[in-house]
Order: sequence, then structure tokens, then C-alpha cells
Amino acid sequence: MKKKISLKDIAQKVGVSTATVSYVLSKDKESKVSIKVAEKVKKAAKELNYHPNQIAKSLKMGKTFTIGLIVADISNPFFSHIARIIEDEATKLNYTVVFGSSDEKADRSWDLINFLANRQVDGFILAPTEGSEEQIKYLQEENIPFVLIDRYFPEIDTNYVVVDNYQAAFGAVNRLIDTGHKRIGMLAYLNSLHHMRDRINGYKSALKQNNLEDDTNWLHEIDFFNIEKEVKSAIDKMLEGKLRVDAIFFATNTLAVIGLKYIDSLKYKIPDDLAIISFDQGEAFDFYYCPLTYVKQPLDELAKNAVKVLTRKIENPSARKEQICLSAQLIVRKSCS
Amino acid sequence: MKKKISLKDIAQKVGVSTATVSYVLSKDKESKVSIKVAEKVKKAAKELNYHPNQIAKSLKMGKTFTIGLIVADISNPFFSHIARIIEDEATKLNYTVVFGSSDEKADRSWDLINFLANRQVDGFILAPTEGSEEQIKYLQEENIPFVLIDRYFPEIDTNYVVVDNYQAAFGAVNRLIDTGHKRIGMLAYLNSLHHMRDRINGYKSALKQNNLEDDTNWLHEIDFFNIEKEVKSAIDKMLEGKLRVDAIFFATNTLAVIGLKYIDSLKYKIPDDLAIISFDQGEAFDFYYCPLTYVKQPLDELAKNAVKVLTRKIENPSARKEQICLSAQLIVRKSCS
DNA sequence: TTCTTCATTTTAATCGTTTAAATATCTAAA
DNA sequence: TTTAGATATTTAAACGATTAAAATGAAGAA
Repeated sequence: MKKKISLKDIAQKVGVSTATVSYVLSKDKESKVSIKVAEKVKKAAKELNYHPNQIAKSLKMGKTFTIGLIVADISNPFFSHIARIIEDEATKLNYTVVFGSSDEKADRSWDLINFLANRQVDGFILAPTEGSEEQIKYLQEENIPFVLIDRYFPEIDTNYVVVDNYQAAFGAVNRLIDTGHKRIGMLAYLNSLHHMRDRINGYKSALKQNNLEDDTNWLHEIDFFNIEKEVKSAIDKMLEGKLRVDAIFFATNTLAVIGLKYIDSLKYKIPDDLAIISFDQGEAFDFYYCPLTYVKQPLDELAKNAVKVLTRKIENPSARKEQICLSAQLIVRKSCS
Repeated sequence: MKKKISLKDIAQKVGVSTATVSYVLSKDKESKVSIKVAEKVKKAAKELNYHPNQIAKSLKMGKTFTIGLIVADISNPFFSHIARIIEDEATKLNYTVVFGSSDEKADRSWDLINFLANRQVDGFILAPTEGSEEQIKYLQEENIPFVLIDRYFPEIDTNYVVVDNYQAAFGAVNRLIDTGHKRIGMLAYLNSLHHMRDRINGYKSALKQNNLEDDTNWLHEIDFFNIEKEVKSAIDKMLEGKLRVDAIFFATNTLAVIGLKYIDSLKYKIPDDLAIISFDQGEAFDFYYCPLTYVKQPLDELAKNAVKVLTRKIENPSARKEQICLSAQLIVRKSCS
């Protein structure tokens, strides 16, 4: 069992104090150690293959160079893409990323925050769940830097990086209207989080501005924990009777995937029987027999800004809050023509 | 700026030494602290909302309860699914997961291993890249616990959890043969890693056992860093002339997605013009106009076993090596009938 | 009263760094 | 030769926990 090399070993080998070694290895230029000694220390460090123990350093410095990333589910492509970009940006700045999935559950999110805060992460990037306001306030009270991503709480003054969901939804639904659709349904989550309300409001506004009546059977809010079943019954409702919808707007990737599978099984044809637009991209959307029109969120910018805002806040606690709202892009393809 | 509560603060408040507090909070039952004092300490800890500093604990104990996960790319669904399961299993055992993406590059992988080892992760779960043998040997020399996942090096005696790729490929190709196909092409990566060689060998064996000649134009090994272009030219080659293939076996999800998009653009119809089987599942595969037959890898078992083997090794360094090989399942659907 | 014994609590070292402050060494001017 | 001043190096405390070992104190025995 080879023991780890520490400053002490180098000090011993060279015959100086650990302080000197530390100065050479971590201050170098700015230190006042003589060149002669410095050279010897560096040589010894190399020979012994010394690597500083970052845990000890963290304890002393009160900084871990670690970012806690909390998302709903790391295996959801939306979040895993974001995670990847965050990883790359963090690496450039010498940070490590530790992650956790909340499964949209506030208590899981609480556990994760505590767990990671005890491990002294320098800050958090989080996609907050419904009902996690007190957690956010806790972080503020504890002065732990964080930035919200994807979702935010308009009534709490925090750093955040989000997409303009209202405009994105508004634009998407308008596109459906422009292409002659008049009875447009929407599938969203039953969720009070602002990003979802914005998507729904964008949809409603577009209908209203175009004087399209708004049937109660057209908007369906799906319980996140019972998606499959509720999507099916929602689609059944939308498609029954002679006043059935002629287009559907899906508020997320997951809803679209499940919904379209069901629509296929009912033998409806896109875009002739039904036009479709969905939020988020997905490999599946390209692959569908009728390539889907979708709202493309700027994942790259979202993630890069999150890291930038967070690290700025970590390095300068008095940095003023940043609230970034990016626009999404509608990628138009066959499913809505 | 609220300062963090430490053992010292509790000690002060109760009027005892930090040792006593530590005994109460971390040993409790087995400690010999009087019930009276113990109660007071617990009460104070609760009142002050004390949370132990895990960094300090890690330094003292020489254990961080952290697992380093190194995969090719966390945004690849294959790996993000695995990451999610690893996360869940690790959480149950009180471990945190930190991750890094190697992009299949050995030097990136080296950097990640060093970076995370300096942060004193207790062990690694890694999907090794081509040419990373020396890294594996380094971990062995340094006595850092690790387990390989998805890929392994047969010539190095390590812990690993992998899938029987040979059998999986052999079975898939046999299925194509059973359904009457005689000229079967394969798209794989140009990679010396054993998991890829096994898939290729499984394919070759199946052809040979069925006395199907094996045309040099049928197997194409694609450079990982130039996928798009090489997939297209490989498919062009497979489909040219009158001896064109009547089925294609894709060695990975990514190859299949890119390949099928190209095949679609050429207006070939699955399964009539061409039968298809691919490795790995993918949302897209369900969504394709002709649902794809695929080799389903047991991601759950893969990840769960990896965590189990690793934590066992961490907790008992003398645990003997475990080499687990799981079987994949062929999910048969329309694309090969 | 003095000595054991035992339960309880504290002291102090430790993990591997950093860094302010103290000390030692050297140079050059008086 | 002395000494101020600069330069180089070490000492020692600190970060926040753990834990072996020493100390304390009270009860019971002699």
C-alpha cells in the first residue's frame, strides 16, 4: 500500500520546512524563496510525483472548486446536454461538477442541497422544482452562491438564466394559426412553475389575439407522475366529436414523444389530420416520418451563462444579480405546413 | 455574512469540549458520554442547525464518500442513463458522484483521472478509452479502487462489468440470417477496444457459421472523429452494384441514427429494401416509421453492479476482483422481418 | 481518612495544506 | 567592526473534524 506523497515528504527530502515547499509550489513567482532552493523543491516534487491533496487545500482555503448541479433528471436529454456543457465550462475554470436528480420532487431537492452543501460545494446551478421556494431562500440566507436555470421564481430576486417561454410558445402557436389552423390543442404539465405557466400563457395569448375561441377541451395539464395515462385521455378528448382539434402544441419533449406514439396508434396522419409543434429538440423528432417543427432552446447559451454567472458570484460575492432571458428559435419543418 | 456552525460553537454553547460533542454526534450509542450531557449537545446542535463539514471529516478520515464517473460523453443517452442509475445507487450508500466526459480521448481521460484523484475520490467507475491501459495500470499501482464499465481490457486483470457483446452481435446477425437475409453489412467504429471487436467478431462468426461469404465491402469501420462523412460513404459502398447488401447491422445507436437518416434520404424502404438491426435502444427507434429491432443492453444491471463492485472494493480493499459479463436481449420488431 | 475503581470528560495530536509573524542569514553602509 | 535593512527560511496556528490517551471526579472499600 503505497502512501501518498505530501508536502512533508518533499520538505524532508530537500531538507527545508513544509512552508518553504508550499511557497514554491503554490506561490512560486511571488514568493521570496531563493532560486536555488526553489529548483531543488520542484525537482523533488517531480521525482516524488507529488500531487497536492485538494481536500486539505479546500479545508484551509474554504473553497472546493466544486459546483453542485441539481436537475430534474440527468438522464433526460435536455438536462444531460446542459450537464455536458456545464462540465466543459467548469473544467476550463478548474471546477468539478457533482450532480443530483430531484425527480421534480421538492424533498429530494432539499436532501440534495443539504448533502452537497455539507460537502462544501462553492455554489449551485439548479433547475428548481415546484414548491422549492424555501430552499432558495435558505441558500440566500446562508449566502451560498447559486443560479437558477430553466425555471425561476419571479417573486424571488435571484440569479437566473432562462428562456423566454412566453414568446416561444406565442410564436409557435402563431405559426400554427398562420398555416390555417383554428382549433389548436395544447398538452402541458400541471405545474405552477413559471416556465410552464409562461408556455401556457403564450398559447392562450396567441389564441386570443387571433380571436380564436378557446375551448376547455383544448388545454390539458398533465400530472407529471401519471403522464402516460393522462396524455392518452387528453388526446382522446381533443380528438372526439366533430369539433376536434386540428393541431396540437406539446409543451415538452416527453409529452410529445408519448403523445405522438399514441396518435400514431390511432392512425391519424401528421400533418394532414393534425399539425404538430413541440417544445425541445429530440433525436426522435428528426426521425419521425413527418419531421417535427419544434421550439429549439439555446442550451449552449443557457449552460454557459449559468456557469459564468455562478463563478462570477463565487469569486465576487458582492457581484450584482444577473437575470438572463434568452430567446428560443422555432425550427419549422413539415409537421405544421 | 453568517458564519458556519462548527463543533466548537456547540461545545461553547453547551460548555463542554469539542471531543464530547464529536462523540455524541458521531458515536452516540457506543460513546460513554452521560445521557444528560448528550441530550444537551443534541439539543444545541439542533438549535444551531449544525451540519458537519464533510471536507474536514474527509481529511481526517481519508475518505470522501465520492465516486468519480468517467464516461465518453455524459450527454450520450447510453451514458446518461447509466449515470442516473449510478447516482441513485450511490445515494443509497451515501456517496456523491462527480463526473467527467473523456470524448473517447485518452489524454482527456488522463486529465480527468488526475483531477479527480487529487480531489481524493474514493474510487472510479470508468468507461475506458482506446489506449488508456497505462491509466488503468496507474490506478492499480496507486491502489485506487476502480471498476471498468461497458469496455474492458482482457489482458489486464481488473474489476469490470460489461455486456457479452460477441453473443449479442452473433444473435442479432443470426436473426437477420434466419429472416432470409444473405448479404449483411455492418457499420462499426474503427476502434481496438474489446467491446467493439467483440461486436465485429460476433458478426463475422455468424456469417461464417452460415456459410455466407463475407465481402470486403460489407464491414465498415468508421472513424469516431469523422462519423457523418464516413457513414455516408460506407452506406454508398454497401448499396452500390447489384451485389448490394440486403440488411445492415449497426454497432451503436449513434451510427444507426446517422445511417438511417442517410438511408431515408436515398429513399430506401425499411424493411423491404433493407432490413435493419442496431445496438442500443433509443427513443428514435420507437419513433421510426418502421420500429427498429435492437440489441437492448441491461443498463440497470450494468450500473448497479458497477456501484456494488466498486463500493465493496472501497470498503474492503482486499476484496477479490469481480468480472461480470451480462447478456443483452434482442428486441425484435418490424425492421428485420 | 486514604486509596481504588470506574465512569465521564478533556487534552492534544492528527489529517495536509496555507500564511502571518517570528527568526535567521546575508549584504552593504557607517 | 557594527548594524540597519533586506532577503530567505522557519515556526506555529489555523481550517473542522476524529480519537487515543490522559485527567478529573465521585463513589465505595479499606
